[in-house]
Amino acid sequence: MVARTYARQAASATRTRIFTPSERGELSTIIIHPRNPTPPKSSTQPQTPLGKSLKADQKITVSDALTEFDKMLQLQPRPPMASFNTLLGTVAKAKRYQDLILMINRMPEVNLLPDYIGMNILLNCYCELKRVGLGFSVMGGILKRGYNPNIVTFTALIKGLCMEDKIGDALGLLKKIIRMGFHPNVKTWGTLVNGLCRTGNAEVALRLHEEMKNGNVGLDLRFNPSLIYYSSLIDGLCKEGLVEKGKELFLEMEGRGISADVVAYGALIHGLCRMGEWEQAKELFIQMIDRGIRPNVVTFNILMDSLCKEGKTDEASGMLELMIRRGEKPDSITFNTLIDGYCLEGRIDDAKELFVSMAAKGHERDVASYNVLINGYCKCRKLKEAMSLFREMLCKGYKPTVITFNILLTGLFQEGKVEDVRELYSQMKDHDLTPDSATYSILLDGFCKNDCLVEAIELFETLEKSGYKLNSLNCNCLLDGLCKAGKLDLASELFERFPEMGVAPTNFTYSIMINGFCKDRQLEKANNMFVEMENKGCAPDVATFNTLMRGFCDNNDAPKVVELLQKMADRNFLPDSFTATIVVDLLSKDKSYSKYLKLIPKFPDMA
DNA sequence: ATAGGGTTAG
Repeated sequence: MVARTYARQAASATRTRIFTPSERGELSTIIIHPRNPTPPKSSTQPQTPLGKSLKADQKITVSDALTEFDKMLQLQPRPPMASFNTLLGTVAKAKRYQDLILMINRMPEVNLLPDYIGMNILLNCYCELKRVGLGFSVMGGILKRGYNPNIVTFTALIKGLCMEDKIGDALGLLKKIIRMGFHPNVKTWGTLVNGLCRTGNAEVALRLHEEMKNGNVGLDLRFNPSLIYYSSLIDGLCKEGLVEKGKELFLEMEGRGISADVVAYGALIHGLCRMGEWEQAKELFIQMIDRGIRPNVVTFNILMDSLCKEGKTDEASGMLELMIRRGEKPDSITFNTLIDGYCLEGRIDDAKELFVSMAAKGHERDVASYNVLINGYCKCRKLKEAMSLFREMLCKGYKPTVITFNILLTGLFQEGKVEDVRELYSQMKDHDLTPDSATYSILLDGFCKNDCLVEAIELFETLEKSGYKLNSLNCNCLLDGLCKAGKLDLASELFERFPEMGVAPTNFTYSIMINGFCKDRQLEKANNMFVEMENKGCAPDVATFNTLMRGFCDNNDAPKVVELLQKMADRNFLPDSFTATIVVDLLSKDKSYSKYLKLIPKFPDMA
């Protein structure tokens, strides 16, 4: 009740603005309201569950669970299996999957086998670790032991398949189990929707949602979406730029009587911020407070990150003070976001200062703090500082990640230090790190751009032979390198092999080829590529148009440029600054070209 | 007793 009153005051007085520094003072007096008093934590530890069945609502820490599990394994008579399962569940919820596997492996040593619940926990653990194959073997074990997989088992497997980008398999499995008579529940649908959204298939998720709403899935189930289900979908839609759809879903959800929480608001606010819709984001933020929903550290992190991306790091920094005054504890993400903001503004000294002071203020740094600052040094071409920071993190016992290496490799390539790249790359295995697809893209791109085309080709071939599944970005890097080196024959050869490599050419792939052919004065082939991509259902975007028009412009084919401009206008494409440059070039080439001026189409929203 | 959601670094 008290919170609501404060919230209403906050909302009515904050109607103005939230995000600029001048308004910060005003805001701080408005939004800061006392935390709801929380009763001091009871100092009594939870009763140990020895011998007794654990209560579900009993909160125990992971380390307690681990020691308790050890004790229980030795106990005679044996505690009920449900107690073991609770401890396994605690460790699984904390995402301590390696510990979980160790726990389960120790059970047979005392002649105890996990029951089907324990096996479901293990199966889910493998799925979380992106080892869906092992997940399926656990299901084999479930069957072998005479248990039956249930909808929980299948939901975990669907998640596992989605995590490995096997959306088709996930949908296939779902269809299969429905045919077998299993009933997907709201968690199954939520998992699928989330999996679809995470793999860039939010539109598929939305279509699925519409069909479910209309009862077209051929199930006799009542479609009963939850807050979490809607949050996943809203977030997924927003992440793909479909913020309008996100807003619709938000309203639809509330229309069903499901009230948004801090998470649902966060997802939508983030989406609006990303689109630069600050007014609407602000409105939602106020609405949220108005309804008594307290913004948490994540909400603040979203707002601060958005401010940083807009180049308003000082304002983001003001938000940090605001959240501290509100009693909301910033976390390492808060600080890393700010440090990155300073780096983005080129204020590397401010970044370093915050990096130093966060530790002094008792906020622990993590690997990401180092990654952000190392990246900042690389971006302002201070490789020496970046490398010394890297050495510092190693000395202090921080374990570098693949991202650390990717940042440094990018920085080294940018400075043309190919020898250092080779050295650093070879160090990755010493740190037990496996290069990821981004690493390979960096290497392929870097070798190409540093006159080591042969090395790029060799790496590509090694990867192919090793069974590593190259993605379209990897292929595009080499493709671009081949084109830029004038090896159009080799590029074409690689392009033709995309299908057999199981790689779908993207818009970017076609642009690379079009650009390559244009620069090689093979305008007809460039144009054929353009036609081919349209036929293949890969819609050209403004960048593709620009690439082809630049080619025709450089080859003094004004009519063709005008034709393409017309095509753009017909499709309601907005020209960008590159388009403008092409038009200017076209008109300035020759007096006679000015006759094309009147032929240049009117674009929507253009003066 | 088991399964699903939103934030940061390339």
